[in-house]
Amino acid sequence: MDKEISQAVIRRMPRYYRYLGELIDAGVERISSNDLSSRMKVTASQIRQDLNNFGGFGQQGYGYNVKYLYEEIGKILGLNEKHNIIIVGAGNLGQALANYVKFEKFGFVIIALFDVNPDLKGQKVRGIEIHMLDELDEFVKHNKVDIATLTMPKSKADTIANHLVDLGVPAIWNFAHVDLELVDKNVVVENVHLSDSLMQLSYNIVKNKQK
Amino acid sequence: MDKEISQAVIRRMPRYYRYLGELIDAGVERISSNDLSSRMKVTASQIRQDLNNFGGFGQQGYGYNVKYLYEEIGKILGLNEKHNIIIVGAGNLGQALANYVKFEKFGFVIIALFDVNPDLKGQKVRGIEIHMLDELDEFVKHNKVDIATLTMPKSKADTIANHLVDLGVPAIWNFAHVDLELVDKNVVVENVHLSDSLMQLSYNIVKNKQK
DNA sequence: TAGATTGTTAATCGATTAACAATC
DNA sequence: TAGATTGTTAATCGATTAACAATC
Repeated sequence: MDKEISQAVIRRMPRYYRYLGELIDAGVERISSNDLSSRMKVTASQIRQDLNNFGGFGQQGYGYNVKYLYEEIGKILGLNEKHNIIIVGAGNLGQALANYVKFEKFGFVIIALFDVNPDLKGQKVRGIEIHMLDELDEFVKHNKVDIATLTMPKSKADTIANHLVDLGVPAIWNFAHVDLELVDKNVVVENVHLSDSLMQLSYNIVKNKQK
Repeated sequence: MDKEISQAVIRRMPRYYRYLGELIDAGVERISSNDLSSRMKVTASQIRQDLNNFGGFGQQGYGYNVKYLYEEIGKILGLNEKHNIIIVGAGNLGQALANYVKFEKFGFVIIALFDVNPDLKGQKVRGIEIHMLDELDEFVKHNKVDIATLTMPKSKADTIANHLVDLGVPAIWNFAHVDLELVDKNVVVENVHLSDSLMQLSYNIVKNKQK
């Protein structure tokens, strides 16, 4: 049994991945933890500790091969596999997310949107069809859905989330401003609470003024 | 000099605020840390420690007055003051954020959008005008701008961010997928990296499958 | 071989939890 | 007054940093 890797480490992995991607684009072949640490403004020690949670990717006296490390982190983050995403709630935010081409670069493909608004029926966003919510069950049964994105009003989020999980959807990307109650269900949830983010910013503005 | 309050605490404050708001709506007048802890699934000890960073809001033998605590946390988060927001980048995400009415409930008011696309000139999103980027300087000089939201492509984010800070904008809400380089500048930054969020979710999906 | 840099153990620091005296 | 519950100190736990032996 592997020791559990803390979410603090996981949160840093996409950032390593991003910097390594930039280094590849810049034509850099190898990098030391010390060099990377000064670019990223974290300690070299933390970089080495973080990476060694997953294995020894470096070489003494040499450092890390940028391309190799990039690919390994990609695998750790599951980016070597394609993830099909549906978006439930085709309002402004849902459609904005559907328009984000960049996610596909990392293997995240949006395959459908759902909404209750009949005006949207059959419309397409970047070629992706908006379905009616009552078609959801059929769709999930006949398509591989890896992630369901929740961009509907919070009053409906909990019911739909539970329904999706019961249909077998293994992961939820939740933009609704509630804590989903998915008791005893085997599902992975990632919350994006934009209001919370704004409030944190607001706190830091007040604090910064006081200095 | 106050002791510095950790960002770990700050990240939890909006969640307390949200639960207290729901308790008010539910007509609950007072609550103990123990009661709140079982609802929120954190320890009562943590709740009391967190709150006591800012002051003693409770009363022995009674607990916390919900409405009072809600208001006090609101003040801590700076929600008693109005914050004017501009959105730089009026693409899908920028417009989606402009359409979010809910932010106003917390005092965050979006007063303008900016873009380089001439097709958008003069258009309005929920009554909020889209300006051309070359009008930015004049606008910032003549209007109180508390927060600039960056929803433009990452290649432009750094330059515009630096420019905004030089114009006197004290805070940046950054949706561009880069770490802004604002060396030696007195500015507060809050990042929302949606790709990173998806990657964390992806990692947890892989991990969850292995169990 | 000598120099560089990792992987990993040990030390430190900070955050969380437990315990309980203070007090409403 | 007795019971409840906070505010706060002390104990524990976990995460970060420092140090260095291993090794390329």
